[in-house]
Amino acid sequence: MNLDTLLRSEIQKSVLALFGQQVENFQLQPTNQEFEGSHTLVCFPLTKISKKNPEETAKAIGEYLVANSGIVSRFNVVKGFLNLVLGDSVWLQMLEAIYTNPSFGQLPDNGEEIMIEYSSPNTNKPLHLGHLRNNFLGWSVAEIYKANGYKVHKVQIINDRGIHICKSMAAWTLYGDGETPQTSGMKGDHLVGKYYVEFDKAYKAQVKALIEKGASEAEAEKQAPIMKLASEMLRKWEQKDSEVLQLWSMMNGWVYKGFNATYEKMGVDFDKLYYESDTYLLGKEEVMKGLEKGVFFKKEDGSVWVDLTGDGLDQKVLLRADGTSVYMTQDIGTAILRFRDFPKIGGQVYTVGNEQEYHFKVLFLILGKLGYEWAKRCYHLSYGMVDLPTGKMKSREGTVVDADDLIDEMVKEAEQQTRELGKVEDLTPQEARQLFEMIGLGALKFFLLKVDPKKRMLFDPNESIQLQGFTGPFIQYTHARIRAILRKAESLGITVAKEDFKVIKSLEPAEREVLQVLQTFEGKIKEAAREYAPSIVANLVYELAKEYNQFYQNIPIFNEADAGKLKGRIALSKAVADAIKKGMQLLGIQVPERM
RNA sequence: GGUCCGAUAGCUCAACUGGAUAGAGCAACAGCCUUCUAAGCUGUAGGUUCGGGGUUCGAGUCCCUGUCGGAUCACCA
Repeated sequence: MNLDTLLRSEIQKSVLALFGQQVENFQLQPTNQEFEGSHTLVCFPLTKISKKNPEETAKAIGEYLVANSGIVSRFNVVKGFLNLVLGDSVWLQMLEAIYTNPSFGQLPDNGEEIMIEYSSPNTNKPLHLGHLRNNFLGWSVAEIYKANGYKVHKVQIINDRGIHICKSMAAWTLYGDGETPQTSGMKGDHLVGKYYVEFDKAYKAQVKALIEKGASEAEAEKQAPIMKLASEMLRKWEQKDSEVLQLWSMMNGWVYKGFNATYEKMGVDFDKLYYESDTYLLGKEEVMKGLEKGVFFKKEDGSVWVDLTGDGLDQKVLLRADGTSVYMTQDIGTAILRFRDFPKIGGQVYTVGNEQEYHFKVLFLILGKLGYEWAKRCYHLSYGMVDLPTGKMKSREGTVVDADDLIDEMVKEAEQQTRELGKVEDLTPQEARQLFEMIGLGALKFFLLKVDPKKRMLFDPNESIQLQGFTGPFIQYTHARIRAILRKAESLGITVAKEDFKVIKSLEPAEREVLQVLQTFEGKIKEAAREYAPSIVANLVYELAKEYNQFYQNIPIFNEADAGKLKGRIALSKAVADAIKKGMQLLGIQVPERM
């Protein structure tokens, strides 16, 4: 039973009985704090049907609902707003329904499948703050879809080939002196990243030197020896030169090991990995097929293009004149391969930054032109960049925030603050360690997920490690407090069964307010999937925790003499703790038993 | 230059898709630990929702226009 749907149908009945017309779309919203009631019907649009002014319309519906619905106990009218007060028995029934439903927050299996891609790093440098937003977002959206009853495939595409990795390879060959993760003690991804930076340094110096000798800029950029070496390696790679391939797979191997360690720390996982080195050839094939079908065309120099001017876009290259593939070619291949691998998926979601909006618009158009009807069920989950207080992150300028460093700092900060508060006395060292990680990572994830994904956001390190207010740790703390209550109830032998709800006579306003938020939980989970927005879940969980804390602070649970009321409060607490746990799980955040 | 996105309290973000006197957190100030965890709670202060027009019972939200940010328009990925 869903309260909103029930109330809506009662309102529909009333309008039909009073004014003789069926209404479908009318606005039912939460009542403002300052007025009595929980639900408010906006009556202005109904005046056309009622032929009365808004106040009279509201009053008539209110009276009818009190007399006939059985769920509305009182009402008041302010201007055209009809504020409804539901009977306590309605709220209690709802609490009972939630409390006795072990899978509250998990909607039934709907038989649909969906694929969600996220992360998709290049293999030439370690993960950074931008990847964190990407991974947390994609992973969370996947969990939200699972909660909506979908079967979900979490995937990533690994950018393991191309000039970028050849740059690291070139620099390592020249300056590496055989350095490995083992000999250097560096994480593999960081080691490879180091040589990417080395490449850039050497390249810039060489270009500068050439220009000083009188070369033009364009010429110098092509002639720089280290760039020539990288290009040579790319060419050899495509020709499957065994020496280059060996170096390539060794260095990529280092990177994967490093990435995996980071993913593990992040609590992010994948069901299947795709590698561009496996998909770009399929992409080429598909482009050639498209060329035969006349979907694409060839220019004089041999390059292959698609003309999207009819769709308001430009012409776009799909194969270079030398026959090698570009980014778009690979993505075409990958998309097709995925639908072959998983024929039952209804669609695919790409979690990729908004600087690639144009790219995905083009990709989906091309797939449509190639005749794949699923093209229109591909969705680019486009999220905004993460800025720093100092401005944009620029890898070339060394202003990137490294993912490993950031996570370590967050955990360290969590540890420090937790120790200062003296919360670790009864914990074993392992338990304490787990708690610090839970809090540090929880703070970070919540900070990145609470903002609407579409929006560009500011990452202020000082604010992200805050543990008070609208933060992950605040919610984790609320959960821990409730668990303490439930442990106490257990030790006192207090249990709540289905029959107990009949004994509860009334509710305090603070309890109703908690229930009012709790009641919207599943609706928000649906909305979060529809909007691809974990922020909706984050906001809801925060509001729930806040509302519960008000209740907690004002009503000492175990002082209650009335056994029914006491049990009601235990049940409410349990329901809130479970919802918090479930909601946070959708964000990838664990909640502690004590903190 | 074309296209797209954004601008809300000092700062970071909300606002149920057109509804009531625009809400939270942080920062500031004032209170609350003898009862379940003060990482909490209560209160005060803080707003011309970038400017200007328009649409209607009603606009932060929709339309037009201007200003300021950002992204994109590569035989890069």
